[in-house]
Formats: sequence, C-alpha cells, structure tokens
Amino acid sequence: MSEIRTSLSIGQVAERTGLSVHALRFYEREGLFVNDVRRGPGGRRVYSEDDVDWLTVCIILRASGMPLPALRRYADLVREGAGNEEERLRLMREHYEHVTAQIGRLTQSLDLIRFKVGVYEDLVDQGSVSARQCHAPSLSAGEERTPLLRHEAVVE
Amino acid sequence: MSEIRTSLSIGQVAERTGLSVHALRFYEREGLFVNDVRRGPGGRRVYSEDDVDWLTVCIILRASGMPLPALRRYADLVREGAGNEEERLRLMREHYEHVTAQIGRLTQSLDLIRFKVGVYEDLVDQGSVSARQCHAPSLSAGEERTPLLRHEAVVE
DNA sequence: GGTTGATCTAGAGCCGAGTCTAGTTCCTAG
DNA sequence: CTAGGAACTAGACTCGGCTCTAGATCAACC
Repeated sequence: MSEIRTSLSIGQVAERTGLSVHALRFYEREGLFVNDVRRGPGGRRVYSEDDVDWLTVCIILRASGMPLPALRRYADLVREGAGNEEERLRLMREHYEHVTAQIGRLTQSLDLIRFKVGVYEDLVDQGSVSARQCHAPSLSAGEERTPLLRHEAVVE
Repeated sequence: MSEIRTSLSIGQVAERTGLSVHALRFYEREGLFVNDVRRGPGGRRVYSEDDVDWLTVCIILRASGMPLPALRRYADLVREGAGNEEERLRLMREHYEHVTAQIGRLTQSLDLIRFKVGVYEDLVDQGSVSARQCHAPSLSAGEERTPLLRHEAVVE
C-alpha cells in the first residue's frame, strides 16, 4: 500500500523546481508548505514528490502574481483539509480575476507598444533611404519630436 | 503659431495622471522626463500638456512592466532627438517581446487556475448536496488531499 | 497679519520577495 | 584523519519602486 516514495534533498528540489535552496527554506519559514518538510538524519530536509508537486503549483501561482500572503492562506486551507472548499474557491476565483485583469492591461499596453514599434520601423526605413542622400533627415528637429508625442498619447 | 499652452501644477498633473506628487518628483529625479520640467515663480513645477502626454506613455510602459532604467534610457533617446531610431526600435521591440512573453506565461497559468476553480466548484456543489445528508463528506480526509495534489501538478 | 493649503528639497523609510553571509555541522571519499 | 561539498540556522542585506517626513516657502483669502 505504501509505495517507496522518492525522497529528495533540498539541492535536488532546487534543481528540479528552479527555486534556489534559499528560496526553499524561505518558503518553508513563510509557511507555504502544506506538509511540514520532514527531516532526515542530521536535521536535513527531506522532500517528497508531493512537495515538489505542491511547489510546482506555488510557482505557477507566484508566476501569475499571487502574493505570498495569499499563497500562505491557500496552503493553510489545504493543510486544514476538507470543509473549506468555498473559501479555496473564493481565493482561486479572486486570483483568476486578477490574472485576467492583468492580461487585459498587458494586452492594452501592447497596442501602444506595437504602434511605437511601427513608428520606429517606418522612421528607420525612411532614414536608411534618405541618409545616403542628405545627412539631415527630411523633418526638422522641431518637427521630429512633437508629432511623435502627439500620437503617442493616442492609445486606442 | 505658438498657442497658449495650458500649464499645470504638480497637483493637477497628479490628479490627471493618477500618479502621486511624490512619484512625479521621483520620476523627475530619475530623469524620466523628456523635457526638463519648467519652474514657475517660487520655484514651483509647471507642466505642459506634452508632459502629461509623455507621462501617459510612461504609465503604460510601466504598467506593462518596463523597468525604470529602460524607461530612462528611452527618455534619453527621445531627448537626444532624431538619429537614434534604430535604438528606440530595439528597445521597444525588446519590451514587446517581454510583454508578449508575460502574457503567454499568464495565459498558461490561467489553465491551472481555471482547473482549480473547476475542481472547487465541483467540490462545493457536491458538498452542498451531501452536507444535508451527512456531516462527513463522501471522501475521507486521507483521500481528500492526495488526488487533488496529484492532479494539481498536471497543468496541460 | 494670520491661517490654510499647496509646494519645495533632501533624505529616510517601507514593502515584497527573496538573496547572501557567517559560523557550524554532517557525510563521503581518499 | 582530513578535505570537500552540501546542508543547517539566524539574521543582515539587496533591489525596485515608490512613499513619507521634516522643515521651509509661498500664494490666497479673511
């Protein structure tokens, strides 16, 4: 029934997850683990595959901007066991909203960025042609900046 | 030819942009303005609409994760005037890549988050039915956590 | 002339999320 | 027995990006 579970050192877990050993200890201090990290002889941390699985979830939640306190809250709920699924659901939904909102903001920003890339592509293309005809570009220094700034603010 | 340009106090700019007056002074110290902020009588900052336009761009770039040093670099290039469009283009393209990568990561994370929301929705639905039949849910405490963790790691 | 309230400067403080250090202990190999 | 490398703890440090404070100045109104 109880399989031989692979047990991993902190170094191995670090390698596998991409977290630093420092970060792993830090996460532990912060109470982000669902199961207390076991200790081997000499007081060394022994991690299970489950720990790595959980860390994988943590990493994804962190990567999507969940702050440590929320992550700790979530770990607390899971540690507590069945019966608090409503709250876990709330927490996850809230995070879901955050992430979609963030994607929305980034996507909006991308409009401006794309626009700017376009502007500079055009300018560079023009420049590479007119540069071999005349050292001064076709627009004066005064003209150069203002129209750019004028358009810059127009995001939509 | 030269229109009467509206000039704004730091407070007005703060209100308009959503940045704090502190942040505005901080941005100035950091060299993020393209045009030196003018000073009125008594040494008070006087902003133009152009400044606000530029700040709007800054805010969008910041919101999309551009770090202050990059933003400063960009401001430097624009301040320098025409002739460095290739570098501006590089900078913007680089940022474009960062933002799309970030959107990608977030979208991926969303898979897990959506999955979890689904799991907890199901559990809550089940629970609200069986809860009025039996205080203990249909799965034992031991069973409860492990399958969740097992699935948790499966992102794809 | 006195009181608000906005602004000024220089610099200190804060928060989140780790990272790094010092000094020690432990395991393994030669 | 010794050297090397990995791990241990507690706590200091870093970094980015502001935010806040103190103490002074200034403009406007009663």
